[in-house]
Amino acid sequence: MPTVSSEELAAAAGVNSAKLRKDFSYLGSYGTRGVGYDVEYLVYQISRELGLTQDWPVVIVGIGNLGAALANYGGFASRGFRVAALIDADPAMAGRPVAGIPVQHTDELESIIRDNGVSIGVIATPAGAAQQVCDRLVAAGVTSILNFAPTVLSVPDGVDVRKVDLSIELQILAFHEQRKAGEEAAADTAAVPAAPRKQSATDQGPDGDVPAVMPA
Amino acid sequence: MPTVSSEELAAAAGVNSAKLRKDFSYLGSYGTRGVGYDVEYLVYQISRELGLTQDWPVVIVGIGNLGAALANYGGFASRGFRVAALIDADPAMAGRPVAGIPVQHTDELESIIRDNGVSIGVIATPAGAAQQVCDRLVAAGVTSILNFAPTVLSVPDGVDVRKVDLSIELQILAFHEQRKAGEEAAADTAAVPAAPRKQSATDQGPDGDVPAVMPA
DNA sequence: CAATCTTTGTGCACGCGTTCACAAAGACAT
DNA sequence: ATGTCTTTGTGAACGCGTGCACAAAGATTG
Repeated sequence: MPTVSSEELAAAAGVNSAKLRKDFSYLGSYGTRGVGYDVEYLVYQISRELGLTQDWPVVIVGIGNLGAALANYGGFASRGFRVAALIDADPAMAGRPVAGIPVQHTDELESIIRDNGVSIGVIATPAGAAQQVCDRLVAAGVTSILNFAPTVLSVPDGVDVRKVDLSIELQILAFHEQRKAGEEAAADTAAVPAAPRKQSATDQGPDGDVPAVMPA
Repeated sequence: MPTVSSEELAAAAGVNSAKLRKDFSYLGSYGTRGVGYDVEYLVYQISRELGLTQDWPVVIVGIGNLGAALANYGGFASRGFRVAALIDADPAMAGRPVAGIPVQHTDELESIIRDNGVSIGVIATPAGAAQQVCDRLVAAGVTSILNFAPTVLSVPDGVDVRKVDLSIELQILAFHEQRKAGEEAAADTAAVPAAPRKQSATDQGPDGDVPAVMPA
C-alpha cells in the first residue's frame, strides 16, 4: 500500500506539515499513525470533498475565440466537467461543430438547461450581452456562473458568480516587474495631477514594503 | 475639486473604512482631514503604484483560440499593456493578422524580445511546447511569464511565473454548488477505495464547515 | 479669529489562523 | 507479548491582520 507522510507532502508543496495535517483532519481521520496517509484513499477523499467525483454538466455561452478555447480546453473533462452544450447568438454558427460539439442557437438556451439539468453556466460573450445571457441562465435554473465578460453581473441571492479577468494576472506581474526594476525608471509621460495643496512628509513616491492593497 | 471619503469608498467596496484608510496610508498621506481624498489625485497615485501608468510591451506566444482571444481582449490596452508581437510556431500562420497584428514565426522570438524591450511574456501554447518557449523567452531577457498552458514551468531565480488554470474557478463554483445541494445527492458511481483498515469516529462523510484547504 | 464640525491617520486590542510541541496511536521488530 | 519507533491529530501559544476608537488636522462657519 503506497503511502505518504504529511512531512513529505508538506515539503513537496512548500507548506507547514502541521497545517497540512490540520487541514486534512477537517475531512476526517484518514491517516495512520506511524505510517502516513494511504495515497489512493486520500486522493479519493479529497476529490470527493472538492466535488471532483461528481459529473457537472456545463454550458458555454458565446462561442468566439475565448468560448472556443474553453470548449477545447482539456482540463475540464479530467475534473468532472462535461460540456453539455455550446450556445451562440449568431445563427451562422448554429450547427457548426466546435471541439466536436455542435453549436446551438440562443433560442434553445432554456430547453438545453432544463433537459440537461445544467446548474453551472460559463459566459464568454461580449460585455454587452453578458447581463442578458446571465438573466436567462438564472431564470432557466442555473445557480453558478463563471463570467469571462468584462462586466459586473448582478444576480439574485443564492446564485454564485465568479468573474475571471484575464488582465489581472498580467497586472500583478507588471506590479512585481516594476519593483524588480527599482525606482531607476524614468518619470513617465502621463500628466501628473497636482497634489491637493499641502506637502505631506510621507509624499515621496513608492518606497518601503509592498502595500497591503496588492494581492500576493 | 471632487472628493470621496473613506466611508463612501468603503461602503461601495463592501469593506471596512479603517482598513481602507490604513491601506491608503501605505501609499502616502494623500487625504485631507475633514474633506476626504481628491479623486483625480488618488486615482493617479494608485495607478502609479500598481504600474498602470507605465507602458508594458508584451508578447503572446501560441496563437490558437486562446492566444487569439487574448490578442483581441480589450482590457489589456486600457491597463497599460501593449501587445508588441504575436508569435506562433506554425509557418502557415506567419503574416496573417490577428486583432490587427501580424503573426510572426517563432524563429524571430529572440529578436522581437530584444528590439521591443519586452520583459513580460504570455504563453498560450499547447502544454508540450510551453517549457521550451519559456526557456527561450527567459534566455532572451523576459523576466515575467503568464502561463496559460496546463504545465508547471521551471524557471531560474529572478523570473516570476503566474499560472492561469481556467478550470480552477469552475472547480470553486462546483464546490459551492455541491454544498448548496446539501448531502441529498446520490452516491456517485466512481469506485470507492476501501478505507485502509480502521473505522475512524470522524469518518462520516462531508459535514460541518468549509475546510480550510478550499479557497474562498 | 475662535469655535465647531468633519474626516483622516494610527495606536491599541481583539480574534483568527498558523505553528509549535507533545501525547496518543499504531506499526514493526524482537 | 512487550518495547521501540514513527507519524498522526490536536491543545496551546504565538504572531499578524482587522477593526475599534480617538486625537490631530484642517476646512468651514459665525
